[in-house]
Amino acid sequence: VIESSIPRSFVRRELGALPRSFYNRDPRRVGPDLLGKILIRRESRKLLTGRIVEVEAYLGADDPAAHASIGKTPRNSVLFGPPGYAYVYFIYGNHYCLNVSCLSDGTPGGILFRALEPTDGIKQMFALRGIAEDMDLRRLTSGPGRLAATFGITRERDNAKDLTDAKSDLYIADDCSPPPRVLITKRIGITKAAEMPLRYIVAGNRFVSGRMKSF
DNA sequence: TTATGGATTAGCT
DNA sequence: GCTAATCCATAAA
Repeated sequence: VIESSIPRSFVRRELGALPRSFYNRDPRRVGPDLLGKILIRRESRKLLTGRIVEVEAYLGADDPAAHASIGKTPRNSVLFGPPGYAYVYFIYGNHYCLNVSCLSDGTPGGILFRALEPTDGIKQMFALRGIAEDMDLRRLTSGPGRLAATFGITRERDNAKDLTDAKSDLYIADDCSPPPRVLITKRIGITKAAEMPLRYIVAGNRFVSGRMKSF
C-alpha cells in the first residue's frame, strides 16, 4: 500500500511469519527465540509493529503460576491446543494479556508477551491509546497490559487467532535480524513459583518493563 | 526513584 | 468472598 507504512526492515529483508514448527517446542526454548521477532497488527489499513524485547514462559502441570496448571477449562483451552495460536486473557478487571500457545496439541504451554519496542505506526499507537505524542514511548508497549491495549488486543477479537498467518490482522514475523543477547530472570507479578527463571529479556533494552535499574 | 491503593471482572473455594 | 501472569495516579524521599 503506502511505502511509509511498511517497516524499513521489511523493505530491506525478507518478511515472513514464523512457522508453526517454531512454536512446537518447549516454551523455555521458544521464549528466548522470540526475542527480536516482530509482532504485527493491521489496524484499519495501518500497520502497527513492535520488536519483542521481553517475554515469559508458562508451562503445564509442573508450573503452579501457569493458567494451564489447573487443567483444561474454557478459558485456557487454547494453551492445550496446537502451537502458534493466541491465548488472550483478561486480568485485574482492567487488562488483556497476549500469549502464544506452544507444544503440540494436547500438551499445554505458552509464552506471555511482556514488552515490545515500537517500530512502525507509532503515531497511530499514540492515537489509539489517547496519549499525547510527546509522552515516553515506553508507555505504549512496556508491560503486557499496555502492549495489548496499544495493539487493540482483546479476548473477544483475538483469542484463538492463528499467529502464523501472514494474511491475518495479528501475527508474528521474522525479519531475519541478528538474534539479540538474552538475559534470563525470575518472572514478574506472580506469587506462585515466583523463583523459576522463565523471564527472557533483550539485554540492555530500555523498553523492558519494570523499574529503571542497572543491568 | 520507590511505595501504596484504587479500578474492576473472571474464576475458583 | 478472595485473588489475580496489571496499570495509573499520587505521595514521599
